[in-house]
Amino acid sequence: MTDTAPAPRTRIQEKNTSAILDAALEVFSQAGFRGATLDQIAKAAGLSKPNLLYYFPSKEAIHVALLSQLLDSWLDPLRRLDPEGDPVDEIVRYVLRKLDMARELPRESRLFANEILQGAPRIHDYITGPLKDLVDEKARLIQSWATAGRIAPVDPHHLIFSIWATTQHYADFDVQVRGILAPGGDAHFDGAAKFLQHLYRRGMAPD
Amino acid sequence: MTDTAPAPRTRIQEKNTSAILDAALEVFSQAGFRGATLDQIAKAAGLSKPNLLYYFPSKEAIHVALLSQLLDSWLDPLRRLDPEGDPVDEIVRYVLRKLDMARELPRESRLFANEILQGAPRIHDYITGPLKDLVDEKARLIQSWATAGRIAPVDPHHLIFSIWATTQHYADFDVQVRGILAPGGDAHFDGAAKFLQHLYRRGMAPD
DNA sequence: CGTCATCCTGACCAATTGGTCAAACTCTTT
DNA sequence: AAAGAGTTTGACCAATTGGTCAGGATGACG
Repeated sequence: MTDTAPAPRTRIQEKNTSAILDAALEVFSQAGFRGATLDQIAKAAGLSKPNLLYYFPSKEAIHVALLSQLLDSWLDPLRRLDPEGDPVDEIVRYVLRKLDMARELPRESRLFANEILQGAPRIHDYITGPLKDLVDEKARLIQSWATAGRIAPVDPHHLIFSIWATTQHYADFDVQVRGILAPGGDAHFDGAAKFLQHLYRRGMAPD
Repeated sequence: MTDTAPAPRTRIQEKNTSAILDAALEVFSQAGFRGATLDQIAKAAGLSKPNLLYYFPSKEAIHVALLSQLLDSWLDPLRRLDPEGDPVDEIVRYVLRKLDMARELPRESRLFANEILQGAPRIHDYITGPLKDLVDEKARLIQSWATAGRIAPVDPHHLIFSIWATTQHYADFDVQVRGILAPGGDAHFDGAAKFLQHLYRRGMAPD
C-alpha cells in the first residue's frame, strides 16, 4: 500500500528488478497470489530469497508493482476506440486488438483474471474508479452510435463485457482451449480472429 | 487420487459431509486450492479441523470430490443441444441455459475457472477426454448445420468457446461486472440475456 | 589503492498449515 | 444399562513460508 518498487538507479538494480518482476509475473499468473511463494519467484529470477527482499520490501509489494504496471497498458485498447472512425470497424478493431493482447500477453491476462476471481482485493478501487469511468465514457460513445442508427441497438456495457470475455478466454482458459483443439502453437488464434470478426460484424451491423 | 468421499451411511455423515462440501465450495471457489485452508473450511462448516479430517482424508480429497461432483453437471447444457431442433434456436437456448448456470451456480463456475487458470492439474484428463469428446461431437453437429446452410458458416469450436466465455464471465468476473454497472442484485443478468440473444441470433442466422 | 555505498548470503525466527493420535463423548442397539 | 460403533476434540508435530539481520563480498570512484 505504501511503496511498491524502488525506482531503479544502478544497472544492477535495473537488471534484477526486471528479472524479479518477470519471474513474479510467471509465478503469480500461474498460481495466484496466495499460491505463489517467494522461493519460487526467487528461484525463477535466479536470486536468493533475502536478495529478492533486498529489492522489494514484501511479497505484496511485488504483486502490487506487477498489477499497477499492468493496469497502465490494460485500458489502452479500449481508450483507442475512435469516435471518428466507422462504428462497426472500430468495434471489430477493438476485438482484434484485445485478441492480440491475449496472444502476446497471456501471463498478464491470467494475473488479472486471478486477481478478479479472488475478489479483486487489491484493485477494487481501480475497477470502480478509472476503469468504470473509461468504460462508462466509451459506453456513451457506443450508445450514441446506436441512437444514430449506425450500429445495432445493443446495451454497450454488455457488448464490452462480451468482448473482454471472448478475447481473454484464449489467454485465461488456454489449457482448456489447447486440450480441446488439436495441439500446435498459436495457430488457433487465426481461427478465433476469423470467428470473432464474423460474430461482431454481423452482430453490430445496423438493421 | 485414491478415495475421495466416503459414501454417507448415517444421518450425521450425510449432514456433515454435505456441510463440508458446501463450505469447501465457498472457500475454494473464492481462494483457489492453495489459497484455501482447512481451518477456513472447517470454520465455515461449523466443525473442528480434526473432525473435518475424520470425514475426508485430506484437503486434496475434498477438492477432488467437489470437482467430480461439478463435472457431472457441467456438460449437461451442451449435451442437450438437440440435433432435431431449429439450429439458431438451439444455439440461443444453449447460451441462455449457460447464462442461467452462471447466475445459479457462480461458485461452481469460479471453482472450475480457478482450476483451469492454475493449469488444470487435477482435471487435465477430463478435458482431453470426456469434455473434448462431447465438444467434438457437438461441433460436428453444428458443422453439419452450417454445411446445410441452416446457420452461418462459422468454426464450431470457436463458437462454443465464445459461448462459454461470454456466459461464465458473469460468474467468474462478477466483482468486475458489479463494480462497473450500478449495483443491485442480479438485475444485470436480464440485460446480459437480451444482449447475448441478439448477438448470437444475428451472428448465427444463415446468409 | 582506499573508502564508501551497493549488493548478497547463511543463519535464523515466528506464524501458518496440513495432518496425526489417543482419549473422550454420544448415539444406537440389544 | 452395557456394549460397541460412530463421532468429536485438544494437544501435538513436521514442513513450509514470509520476513529479519549481521556480516561479508563486490562494485564505483576519487
